[in-house]
Amino acid sequence: MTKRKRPPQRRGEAMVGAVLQVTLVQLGVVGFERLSVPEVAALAGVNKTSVYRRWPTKGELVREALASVLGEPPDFVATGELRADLLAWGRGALAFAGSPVGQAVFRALLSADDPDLRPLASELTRTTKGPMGLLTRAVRRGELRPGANLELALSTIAGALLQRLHVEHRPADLAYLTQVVDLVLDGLRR
Amino acid sequence: MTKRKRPPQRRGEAMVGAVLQVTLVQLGVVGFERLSVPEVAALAGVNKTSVYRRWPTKGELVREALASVLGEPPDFVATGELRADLLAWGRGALAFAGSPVGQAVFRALLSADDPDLRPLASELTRTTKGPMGLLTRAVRRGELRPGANLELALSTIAGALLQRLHVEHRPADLAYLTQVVDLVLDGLRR
DNA sequence: CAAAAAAGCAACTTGAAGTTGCTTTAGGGT
DNA sequence: ACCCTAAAGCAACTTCAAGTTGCTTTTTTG
Repeated sequence: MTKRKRPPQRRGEAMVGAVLQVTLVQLGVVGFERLSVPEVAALAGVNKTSVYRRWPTKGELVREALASVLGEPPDFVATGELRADLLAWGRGALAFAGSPVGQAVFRALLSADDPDLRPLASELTRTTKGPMGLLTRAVRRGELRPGANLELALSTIAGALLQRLHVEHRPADLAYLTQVVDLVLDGLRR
Repeated sequence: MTKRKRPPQRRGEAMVGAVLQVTLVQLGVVGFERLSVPEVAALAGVNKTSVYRRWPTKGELVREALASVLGEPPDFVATGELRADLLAWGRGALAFAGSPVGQAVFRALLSADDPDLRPLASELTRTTKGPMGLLTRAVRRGELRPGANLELALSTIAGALLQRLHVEHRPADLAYLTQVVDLVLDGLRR
């Protein structure tokens, strides 16, 4: 017969990590507004008092959870062939968008109800603009004409995927990504 | 000295209209989750009891408010010149997206937290696909090649505007719309 | 092993949502 | 003009989740 009346406590970083992870999952499942701090605590196996002590408001908890995972823009290999590189980046972006964390980020930031989260939204935009380097290099190689609106092209690709996933609620697979990239690249080349 | 202790009541359709209108405004301002039925009632100058009697849940109130305004896809004139027609449609779509009602629709439907609202989301998609006729006619005229992926093109245009407005939080004016339409049209024409 | 820090716990406070029973008002029919 | 009924108002109440507090227990560390 074990003597422990309670399960062993998780403290410090262990407790913080558990809570932030549950927060991300919950963000993806129910979104920001419906996220309940007491429920997060329960799911993390932690007393709600401990959570409130560390993060006085829901906004701060969510901000830290999102910040812990943003700012690591998905890396991709640059082969030097523009179309292949864009597809590689797109695959990474889609994988991110489909992951629990990605769901959390998009659900939390799309409507951006909470002013607390605005700064993070721009972080997401920055990530979206990650492969800009690919395009500028393609211009330098002469693969694209100098006047091409690269920023517009990226926004358009990202937007098409967003539309597909979050408005039409249909899956965005590699075939779809390829169609989008080809459409935009063809447009970019006149 | 006026004898009226209370302002005159609004009944029936007048009351319903006032409440639905306030509901739309509030949807645009605070979104679905933060929308408060008692607050809507107060803003509409109506007792909350009356609101609850007519719409037992917030979901039903919002659904009726949105339904009262969706299903009227913004019309546009079709001149027969594809680019001009797409731009005309886009102007209408942007005007809609910028209006209080449009804000309401997007904020309520983008994340689509509430299962009650799912059916309306597809309504929005239908509206998005409104100008499909323009494209099919352009194909028939020979202005576009038969195999062109028209649905993809429309999704991409809509997505680019969505990305601009709701992720980047930057204004989408006529110049931007024109760039997007030209990019996609150029891509569609190979 | 003692002291301090961190987490647990239960009881409490608060505030918004929604409910109820009843009263008052609007407006059509006679 | 009056009455009768349906619709709206009103205030008091219930409920429930969020967040707070004071204190106890556990873990860490020096």
